[in-house]
Amino acid sequence: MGRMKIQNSPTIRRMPSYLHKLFNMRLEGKTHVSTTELAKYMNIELIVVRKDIALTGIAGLRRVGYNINDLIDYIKSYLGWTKTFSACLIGAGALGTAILGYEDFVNYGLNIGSVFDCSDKKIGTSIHGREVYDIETIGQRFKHYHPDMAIICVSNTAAQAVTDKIIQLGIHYIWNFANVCLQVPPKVIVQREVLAGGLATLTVKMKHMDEHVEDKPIETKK
Amino acid sequence: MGRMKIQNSPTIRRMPSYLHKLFNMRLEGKTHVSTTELAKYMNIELIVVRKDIALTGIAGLRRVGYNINDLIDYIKSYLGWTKTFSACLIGAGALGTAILGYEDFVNYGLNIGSVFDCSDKKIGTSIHGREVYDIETIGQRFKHYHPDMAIICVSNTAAQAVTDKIIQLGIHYIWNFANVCLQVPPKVIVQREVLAGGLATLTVKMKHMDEHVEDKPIETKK
DNA sequence: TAGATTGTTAATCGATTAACAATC
DNA sequence: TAGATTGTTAATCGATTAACAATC
Repeated sequence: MGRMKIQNSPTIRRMPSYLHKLFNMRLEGKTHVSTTELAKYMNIELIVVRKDIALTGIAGLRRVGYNINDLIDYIKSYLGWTKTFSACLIGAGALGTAILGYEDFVNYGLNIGSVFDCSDKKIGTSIHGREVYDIETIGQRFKHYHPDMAIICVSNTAAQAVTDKIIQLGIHYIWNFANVCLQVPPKVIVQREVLAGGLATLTVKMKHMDEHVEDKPIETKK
Repeated sequence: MGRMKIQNSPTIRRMPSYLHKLFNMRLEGKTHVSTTELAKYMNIELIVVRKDIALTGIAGLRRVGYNINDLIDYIKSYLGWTKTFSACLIGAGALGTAILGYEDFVNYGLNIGSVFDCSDKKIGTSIHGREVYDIETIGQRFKHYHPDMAIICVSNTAAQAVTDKIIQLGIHYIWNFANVCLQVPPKVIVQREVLAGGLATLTVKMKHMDEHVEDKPIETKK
């Protein structure tokens, strides 16, 4: 039967960071990379990188490492980034603007083709080279250009209504930056970003540091 | 010895979402909540919520649920959110502005007390009620107000230099939104947010959906 | 050669899931 | 009572970690 778990795999979340480093190394003219280098860059254990890379199915060269171009292709393939994805961004506030300015998306094959907002101040203006459309016209525009996914950057209060609307228009994949749990039908997949999750991770570490202040320094890697 | 792992615990990352819901319920005048309600809101399995809540150490009332005020306190305590944290935000671009506008931080005890930027266009302006200071003055200002952590929202190219600077000024905790792996001494703890990690999670799900299109619909929860 | 690196297998650990008891 | 809910224990699963073999 069709397994549908893939919850929040840390491996998957690390892949784009490897990719980012590999792009930079390629720009520097390098042709090969070792897991040692990647681990050093990422500040994580060598074996973690080894396992991640192995999952992509690539074969390396002992004593040399992996061919950078090949590794990029294998990671992209693992993530499903072999084709491009089209997206519409809804909500052209500060967060939406930040996402539009995120440079790596081009390398990852994410193409944000349209931007929508409900504010008269925003509609008609241009952000990072993209015109902001009236959200009221979204139905019309989707007839000519139907994106693979929607990126939601509207206020918490507006998020559910916008979501209902775009699902009606046939959107199946949603990347949600609003701080609410969207209620959607089973066929729709939502990836929610919770800003405060990172804060929680950080403060828990702070708490543990405080509590173990009398212990030995810190357990770092060997 | 002082365990220092706590990598990326999904439990910890879910806690702020529970908290967010609990605050809303309290505003609605509710006094108790069941894990059933929380699971429904979060769109996750009941047992996951039960385990998470149990980890906080709170005792519930069978057939009734948990006292909302108590649960808020237990979760806050679990996350180390019993005291407030002071932070400085570095980089007043779109992303920095978005973070300054994130309303829940007040509830979480995060107080962003100062904002720094290097651009003449930004310095002296006010964002969400906070004046933007010249990054060059950060050393001076830290003498009067030394934050617990720094939130880095500068460009990828500027991030490492800014990091070196603030570590020199005594910052030990960094919340990094720039798309680089910061190199820091062992004592410094960095929480990195990788935007593309969420995208990867979403696209992998898309890929699996495509591959299993001929299978039964989707495996949703029972 | 010696050493750096990949490849492979097994052990450990923690999160998720399942099953059922307790009880108001 | 019956049913909703918490509480508890065990099973499963997957990620991390460890150990060592292979080899250029």
